[in-house]
Amino acid sequence: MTRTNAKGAPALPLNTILPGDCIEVMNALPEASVDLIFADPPYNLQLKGQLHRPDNSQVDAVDDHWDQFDSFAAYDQFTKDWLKAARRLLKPNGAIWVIGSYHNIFRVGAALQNEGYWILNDVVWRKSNPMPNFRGKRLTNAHETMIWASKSEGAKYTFNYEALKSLNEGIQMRSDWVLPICTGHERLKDENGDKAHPTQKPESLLHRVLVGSTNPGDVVLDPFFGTGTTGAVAKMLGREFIGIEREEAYRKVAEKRISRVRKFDREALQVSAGKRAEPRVPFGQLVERGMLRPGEQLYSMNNRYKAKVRADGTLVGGEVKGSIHQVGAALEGAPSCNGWTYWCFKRDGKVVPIDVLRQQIRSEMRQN
Amino acid sequence: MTRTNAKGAPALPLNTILPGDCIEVMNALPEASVDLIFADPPYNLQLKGQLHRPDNSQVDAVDDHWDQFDSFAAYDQFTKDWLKAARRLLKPNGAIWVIGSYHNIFRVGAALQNEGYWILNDVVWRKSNPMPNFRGKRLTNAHETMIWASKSEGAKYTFNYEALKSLNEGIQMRSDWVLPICTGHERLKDENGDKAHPTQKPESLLHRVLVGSTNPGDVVLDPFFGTGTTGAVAKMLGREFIGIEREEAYRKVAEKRISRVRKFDREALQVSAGKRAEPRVPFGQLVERGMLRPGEQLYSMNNRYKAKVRADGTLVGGEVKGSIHQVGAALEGAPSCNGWTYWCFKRDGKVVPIDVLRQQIRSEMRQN
DNA sequence: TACCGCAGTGAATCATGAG
DNA sequence: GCTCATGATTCACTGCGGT
Repeated sequence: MTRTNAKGAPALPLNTILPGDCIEVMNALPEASVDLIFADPPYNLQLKGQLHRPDNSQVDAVDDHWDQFDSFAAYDQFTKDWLKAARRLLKPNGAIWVIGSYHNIFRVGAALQNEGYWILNDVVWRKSNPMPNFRGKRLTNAHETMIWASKSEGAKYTFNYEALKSLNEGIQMRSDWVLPICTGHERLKDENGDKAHPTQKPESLLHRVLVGSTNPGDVVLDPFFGTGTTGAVAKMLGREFIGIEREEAYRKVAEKRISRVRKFDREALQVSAGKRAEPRVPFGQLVERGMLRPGEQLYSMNNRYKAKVRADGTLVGGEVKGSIHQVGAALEGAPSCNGWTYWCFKRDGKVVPIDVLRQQIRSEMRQN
Repeated sequence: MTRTNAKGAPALPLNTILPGDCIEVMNALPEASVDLIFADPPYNLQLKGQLHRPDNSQVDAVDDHWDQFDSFAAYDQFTKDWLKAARRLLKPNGAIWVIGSYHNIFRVGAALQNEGYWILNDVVWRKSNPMPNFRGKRLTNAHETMIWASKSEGAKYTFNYEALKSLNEGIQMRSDWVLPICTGHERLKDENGDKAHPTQKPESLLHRVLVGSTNPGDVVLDPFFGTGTTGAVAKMLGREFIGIEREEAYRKVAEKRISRVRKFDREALQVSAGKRAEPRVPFGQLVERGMLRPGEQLYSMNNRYKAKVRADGTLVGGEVKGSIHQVGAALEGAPSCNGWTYWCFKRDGKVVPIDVLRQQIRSEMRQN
């Protein structure tokens, strides 16, 4: 499946795994075409011998302080390069997630900031079943760190607040996520029965990332695709994916894995939406429609203030005139006020919030 | 109290708070004289406007002059300078702890590595009672990150493995620590009754750091002393401290605080930990972890109603959407409903209550 | 005394669409 | 680009005063 964007730019190779070096492959894709990037880059230590210095000379084996510094410099260059290529691919309101451990995450985080990304949260994946520290020389390494960042400061990134709140039993989702590591049937094995990839991430982690920061139909890119957890979960959740992976063995495992995944029901993909998604209803419409009469009294929630409805949908309360929000804020001496939940009217002796009338109009709108 | 080291170098001003800029003060102290450094440097928060809670009260933000930097470059230079001065002071087998948030910790971590420190662990302080995200635009910022590093690779740092294991009910201490923020009587107030310092750290945090990585009699330096949590806990635990603090107001509060501390107070206060309540398991976690599939049917205990699972851990049953509890209550016309015991799923033709899955997760959690 | 409700608060990069 | 009006948004815990 491919797609051409509005400008007729090169088509996007959706739901495929592209072979090759991720920086070169990303640079060949059309800019501003991707909604989310999830990246699990290699650690510093694993790159020894594969890395090149900024001047392209080979990095020697690391056995003293200066080589250590060279290794850091090379890793920084590599990080900067792929983050730059990734940022070019992101739509203006796109975002990125990067996961790492203390070996590399500090360098990655600093590079993200240097490249102009804007950090939204750092998220700790707290492993419920980590590998213990056998030698008792350090603390059990029981977590990894993810960084969530928008393409730039002020961007309107996607955040499904209500959906994550639902996932967390009605309480705001925190920056520390307790999830088990990938084991059992989920852990992919090669033909010898060994684990197919050393750092396969659990699908539960990607589930939370994708539910929280993408919408169905969004394009999700993973430049270090590995065995394709990002692709598998994206497919389940009705998102499009693009994977990039250098190693053929991983690509093959991932292809097979993803082909077996079934997408969830359309209805199951619907997620709790916040009130921000609801259409705006001007207060004046309640008056126009006769739900409230001009001259009718409104009462504040705390019953301390009264105000009178005027024919143009404004209120008069004491000395103050203006919208339901302005009058409420002025009377309470508050910086702002949600008039919809602040004001009530009386019907048959009962006090009813005016928001009930707004809900009525909205439900009529939905039936059209 | 002062002490002269073996080489007859200048005496160390033990158990005092030195005024002035921490870099200059550190450079005037004798090299290789300190066992541990705990540093809580400025975080370089970049706050824009004011933030109000939903009840319209205003959040008292950290906008102090000492936290202002002109640019990342300026912050990096500052970080490099104080880390270099600190490293000179450390004994060869000394170590450092630095605490920060996503605003600064990545830059600090990278600078630590660049200066030749060797990271031993990153440790997450998971706050049991963090400030929520009031606008629903991000995840609750519920943790801070500490980096624990030795002076150099291969150094024989102090690690009291058994002591920390005891603190953790006989289980190996992990890299994530759940501790409450500093409130109540422990939180120091000024003469107006306002908080004396905007970012006072809890003593429980320092207790764990010092028990784990120092021995009695060790010298602990804190270059950003603030109101002296490091000094207070060091004194309780029989460690020597050196504080450096620029602001006179903080120094005065710290002096008074520490003068009241008596060694071993802590021991007397050590009470056996209360029994743990059963951990809360959000229903959404069953979905994330693939124990239930989005789109899957659930059946009510009495087999009268069905509902479908959604990707965010909510249910749809007929016209009703919401949590397992809400949908159950609505369908039964009851004021409330325990969804865990009300809903069942089918596996291999058998009907199983979803509570079985919750028990499964809890038993995994207990095996940590 | 015990219990209950209300007010206060904590390292925060915390809005968005119409005109 | 800009300004302005609309209106969405919180968890855990402490301390105090009233019953």
